[in-house]
Amino acid sequence: MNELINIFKLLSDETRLRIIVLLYQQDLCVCELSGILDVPQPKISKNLSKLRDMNLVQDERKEKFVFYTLKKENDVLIQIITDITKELFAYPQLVIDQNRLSDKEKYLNQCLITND
Amino acid sequence: MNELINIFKLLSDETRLRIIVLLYQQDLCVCELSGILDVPQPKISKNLSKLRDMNLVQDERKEKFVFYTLKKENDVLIQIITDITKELFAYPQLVIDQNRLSDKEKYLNQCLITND
DNA sequence: TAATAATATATACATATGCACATATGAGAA
DNA sequence: TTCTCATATGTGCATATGTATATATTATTA
Repeated sequence: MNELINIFKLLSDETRLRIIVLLYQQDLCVCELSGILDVPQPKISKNLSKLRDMNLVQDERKEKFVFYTLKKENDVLIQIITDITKELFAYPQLVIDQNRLSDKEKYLNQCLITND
Repeated sequence: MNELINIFKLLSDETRLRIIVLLYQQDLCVCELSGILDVPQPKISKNLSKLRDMNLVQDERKEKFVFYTLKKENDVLIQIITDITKELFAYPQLVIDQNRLSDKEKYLNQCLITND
């Protein structure tokens, strides 16, 4: 029951919900997530670490970047995200994120550029 | 999106989740909910009023008692509760509540008796 | 080995949330 | 109208949560 409560708690935060909806579709690194969602990197990192603590995502370094994968083992979570994805059109912010996901390379580049 | 976030917030509280799972099955009054869940009446009332504010339940007085009905209009909420109900066995506390629901008359009586 | 870029963590602050307890309200019965 | 019971609300408190900023860590590259 606590697990269930905790899942709802993590879905109660807009940033985390947006992250999960994106990771449901593909693996992404911190930098890409920060760019796509237009959310500061520390905020992304902190939320990802919460998700990691709850064993809902896995991280894997690929050279400079750390990519996060949504684990598919949690049936309730996956079911909920599937339902949301089906009605994505009902959530304008998620539609925007979706569109920006298509341009993820752009945001990866941006991430590199901004550090000049 | 905020609506979605708010639904998750309300599901993040154990008492509210337990209330909703019961109301999903049948209308109940405050007194019955308090007895079945073994939770103090003010706590039940307060949570029900939150649900009412969010337009997720309706209340109707029948003589002394105020009965609450879960509104079925919110697709996401109903979908989630349906999923949970399907896997009820995975959540011992919900199974206990379920069993006590069968004896709801007992708790309604208790409620009356305790006021002697 | 030093520098850099990506990511993680620490801190301080404001706000939200849940809880217990006391008390108020309001409808029905006497 | 008065009493009683069911329900609702208010208050104070402790804790949790989110945010922004600064700083630390780690791996790669020069």
